[in-house]
Amino acid sequence: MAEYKPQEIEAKWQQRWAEARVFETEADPSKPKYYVLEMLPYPSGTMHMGHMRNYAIGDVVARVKRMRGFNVLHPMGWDAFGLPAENAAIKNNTHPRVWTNNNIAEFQKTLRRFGFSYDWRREISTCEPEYYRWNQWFFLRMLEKGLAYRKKSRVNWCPKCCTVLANEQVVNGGYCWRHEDTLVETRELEQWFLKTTAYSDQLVDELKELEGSWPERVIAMQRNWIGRSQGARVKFNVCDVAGVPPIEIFTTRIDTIYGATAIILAPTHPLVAKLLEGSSIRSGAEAQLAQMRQTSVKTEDLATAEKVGVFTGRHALNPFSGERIPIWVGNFVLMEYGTGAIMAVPAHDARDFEFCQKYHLPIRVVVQPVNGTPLDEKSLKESFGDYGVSFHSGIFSGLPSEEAIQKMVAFAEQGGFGRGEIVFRLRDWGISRQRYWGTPIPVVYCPEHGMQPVPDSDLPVLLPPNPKLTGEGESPLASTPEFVNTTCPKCGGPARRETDTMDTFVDSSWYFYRYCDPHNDKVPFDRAKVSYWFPIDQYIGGITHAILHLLYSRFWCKVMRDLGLVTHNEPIARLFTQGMVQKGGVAMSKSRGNVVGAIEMAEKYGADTGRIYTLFAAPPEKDLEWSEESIEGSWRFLNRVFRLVDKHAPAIRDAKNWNFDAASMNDKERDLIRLTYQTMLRVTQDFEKRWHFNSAIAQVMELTNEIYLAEPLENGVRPEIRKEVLQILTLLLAPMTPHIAEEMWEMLGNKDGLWKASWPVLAEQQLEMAKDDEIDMPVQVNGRVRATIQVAAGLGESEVVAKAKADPGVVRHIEGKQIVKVIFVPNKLLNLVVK
RNA sequence: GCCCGGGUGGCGGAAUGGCAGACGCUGAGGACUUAAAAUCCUCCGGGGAUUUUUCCUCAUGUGGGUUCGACUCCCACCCCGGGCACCA
Repeated sequence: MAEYKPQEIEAKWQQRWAEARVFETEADPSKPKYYVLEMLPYPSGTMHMGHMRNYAIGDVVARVKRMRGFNVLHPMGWDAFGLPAENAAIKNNTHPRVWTNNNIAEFQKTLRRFGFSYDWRREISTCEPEYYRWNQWFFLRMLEKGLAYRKKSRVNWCPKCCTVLANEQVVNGGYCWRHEDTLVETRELEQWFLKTTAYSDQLVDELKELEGSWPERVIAMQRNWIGRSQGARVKFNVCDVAGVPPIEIFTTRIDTIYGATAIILAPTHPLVAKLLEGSSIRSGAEAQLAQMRQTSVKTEDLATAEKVGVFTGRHALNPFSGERIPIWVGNFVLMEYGTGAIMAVPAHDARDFEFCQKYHLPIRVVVQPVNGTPLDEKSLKESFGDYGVSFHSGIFSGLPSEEAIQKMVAFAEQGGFGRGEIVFRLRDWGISRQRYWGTPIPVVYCPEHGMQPVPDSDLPVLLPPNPKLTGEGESPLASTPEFVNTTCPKCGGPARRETDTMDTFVDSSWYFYRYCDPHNDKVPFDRAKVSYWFPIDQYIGGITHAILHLLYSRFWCKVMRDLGLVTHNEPIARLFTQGMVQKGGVAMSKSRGNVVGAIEMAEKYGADTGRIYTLFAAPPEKDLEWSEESIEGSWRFLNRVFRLVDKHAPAIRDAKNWNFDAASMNDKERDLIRLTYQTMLRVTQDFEKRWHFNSAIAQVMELTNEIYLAEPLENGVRPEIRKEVLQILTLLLAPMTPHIAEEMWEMLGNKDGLWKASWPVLAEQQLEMAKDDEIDMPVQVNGRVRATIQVAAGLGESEVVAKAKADPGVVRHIEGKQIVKVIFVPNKLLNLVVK
């Protein structure tokens, strides 16, 4: 009698897999491919069961696909740049590389301990020059195409540290993380941007390719984020002052323009100063304006902040009505969206309503609801924002809103004072970080020739090995002279390097291409290899990355396509977002102190138990509450299966593989084989169609329970049939608990490793016998189950009805009544409708 | 405010419009054992009737609807979780 010793078994098989290079793959156009990928981890601290669940799901998919004959690419790597490493280095006075590499070693050890089927030869770490040089290479290509540019932009600034802070370093609603008494300020700095907005339309339109294979809500979040809206620009001429150009406003509701009772500009709108020149109320207004511009860093506050406005003393002319309306400045108008100026239509916009009420501006109804009582501007309690019928709108009165919009846009275009326009919420991607631990941006500044790109031949621009990391003052690279001082690629004269580094989302926007060709030192990747493996067949990760990571990855793909590097529009064919692992109702995290360490679990129960538990405890898309009691159940189950195989192995090890023969089976054998085949079919469905790993496991548990109840099997079940049953059971478990499965496979007498085995399939005859030949059919009377009768499979309606009518449980409910209808679902159910 | 999810026993959860609660956890009882652990077996939503067997009835957030039949589909509402948000 052997005992289940996961520590020994798992080490043994991991070594065999490594020796046989089971998980190493190469592009091979003669084989069908499958690229399954889990989002690459940021290596911080230790790996917990929340991480593990993600990889367990991916590994089941990878192993099932391998067993089904696919050439599977399943790689792993490290998102190794980033702020935490730099912070840790400042705190502990070490180098970010040391901290990062220690964590990587820890993470890698953990993943290996769990036996995930990665091709480790393809491992990449984004902080290595072999990787980040290609970030720089792509940046230069984008610079050439005008997709990378510099502009002034706001950053968080701590006046005590004298340095730029990331959003996550701004704490407690606007204070510095290191000086909790110091309010963070905003400063304008020149920053690098990538022109994501050049692809706004494609990023929305090509979401269509993902419908049905990405979670609906992720698509919705992306669509929302890009925020395309159809509207119009309209020019309002300014009265009373010479030399002020017309004010352009943006609106999605041009049909409400007759109800505009003011123009409102963003506080930072460039025309504000000109309007105030010589205005009678200039001095008072300017103080208020200065305060408005000093907006809080926190955008959450904005939504709830009270609306504040200042009248400029000027007026503009409504090009539709010719009416003179006042020009205001309002704190709720954003310079970054549309044209930075709006028309206020209080009757039909909630924000305008609030503003105009406060400042006693007139309210005018110009759209009436289609049904219901007409609106009256004197008694209006809230704005009416829906479409309806135009009202008091000159020649457009009486038109439905949709039609009014069309006609009024056309009218504005003819008159030369407006045009239809689409605007996006999406902004360009700011990639500048005033940090050390990131990819240096490869440009230099020459006093003679200005900004110059670093030539490809000089890549990579390496990070200096020994920066001064203090968290204060200038950015680390700027205070490292040996890095900053360089020569101009054009004239050879002295020049300064750019000292910003790139956002780490750059690293993760294209890493999955590099996996296809991780060691190429000529180009980012070989096109043929990528065109074999791409698109990613299945990407698995947390919902937290639903917007930015995936949006930037999609953007990057489109840029690469336009550079001629790839031919597809979308990099990720299918996306799956798994739920979080929680403890005490909240996600596991080091800061909350509720992590369950993955290595600890592997030491206590073994990797297989840890894997199967995270798969069993909840469906993969849902959050999972960790329970130390429940994992014991998974441990018991694996022991139960192991004992079963161990008990029978000696007697069946040398039995021949069974040649299916329906006729020779006795009842006990038939029941056992049938249940085995049925289980197999259900598990296959759960894996392939539904991703219900929890119910797949439940099926296998049920089969195991039934085998136990049929013990002793040796009474009446031939060795070859016992072998068939136990082998299928083993194969079904293999993708989820690969180590114990290999061990049992060997115990059952197989010379070749299970890794060479295929997923079981049934021949026609076997499928036929897997069907039940006798069915427990529920019989309903008026939709309520009153009896269950045993009928032969395929029995016809009249025979079943006859049998049902003879059942005492049915008789009781139909006696003295008339059967008015019979619902018969063959092999399923009978329902008698009586009166 | 808008957009997604979700609401089923003591708990995690299962159920293509067809026997609600599979499977697991917890709990109870029994077997084995000197004993314990481990293991194996049985029971385990509420109420009622019945000595037993068994039968009836209520029950999937609430209220309606469609249907022979609804956890499942439709309408309205309540609660919980998440995302977005002065985006004109």
